[in-house]
Amino acid sequence: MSKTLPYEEMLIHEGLKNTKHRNSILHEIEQKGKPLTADQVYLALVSQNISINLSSVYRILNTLVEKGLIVKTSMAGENKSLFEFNNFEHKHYLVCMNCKKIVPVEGCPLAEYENKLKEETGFNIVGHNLEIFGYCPNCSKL
Amino acid sequence: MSKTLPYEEMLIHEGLKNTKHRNSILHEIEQKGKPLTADQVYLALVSQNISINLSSVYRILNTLVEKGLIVKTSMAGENKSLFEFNNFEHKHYLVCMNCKKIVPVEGCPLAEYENKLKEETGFNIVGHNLEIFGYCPNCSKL
DNA sequence: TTATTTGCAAATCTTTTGCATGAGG
DNA sequence: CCTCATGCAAAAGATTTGCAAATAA
Repeated sequence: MSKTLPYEEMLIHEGLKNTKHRNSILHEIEQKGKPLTADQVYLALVSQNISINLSSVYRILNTLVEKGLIVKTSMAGENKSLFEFNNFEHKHYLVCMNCKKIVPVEGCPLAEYENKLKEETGFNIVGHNLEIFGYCPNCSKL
Repeated sequence: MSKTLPYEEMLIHEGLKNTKHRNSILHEIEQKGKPLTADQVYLALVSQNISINLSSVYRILNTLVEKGLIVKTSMAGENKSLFEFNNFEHKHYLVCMNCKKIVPVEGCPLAEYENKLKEETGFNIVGHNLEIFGYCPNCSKL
């Protein structure tokens, strides 16, 4: 396989080999546009008739996190990791406590707050995670 | 054991029996004042010569979460749960990316933002998790 | 006494790792 | 070719569960 795959540039730039599996995983994660578990990625590939092993999914996800191409997060109270495409946009998510739906929201209210904290605490603040939860319109009706 | 233990009221109010272990765990979590893993709670009790089983710690923590006496959270990219006392204060944490120190900060900049989101999305917003990370004064020096 | 709680061991779930094979540059 | 990537099976870490024994009310 030495055709130009869609993520070839990104991978080579990070010193990684341009493999079909890495391309599939990057594509899956970018295209879904929200955080996915390793298992969800794995099942998505399998359902596209891509033959891959779950441990390879984990290995690839970890490699891509190390290289900064994707970002690892997790959800309150859940004990599994989530992975999302790193498009360098600053995004947050609304999470439905009932159906677990995840909805991205634009914008972030925290810029000045972080400056304030930096002064107050001496921390060199690099970033934050914000997850807002409640009930989506559908589940609110119950 | 039928003496008045410090958390007797809370427990009985929730329909739970007032056991020594539940008291010890509530005390440990309240007194530490920040999120702890199940294992940290377990080890803290053991080091106080309290004989308890790790699975009991998990069971008790889950029970207390169900009753709302403590709150279950987790930290970005980590795959273990954290538990903190529910004092109904609204608090957030600064987390050092190097030494993993957790520092509570007072105040929250998100009240009006949530109202705005409620209108924009139709979500019935119940709460949020905010975790701010960076490098603490000590680790910044490196 | 009776229902609830706990200890213990085993099961489950998520994630990681060792090693041999296979594919990319 | 030579290195890096992947499959497979087994290991490791976190959490849950079944069941019998202990304890609170």
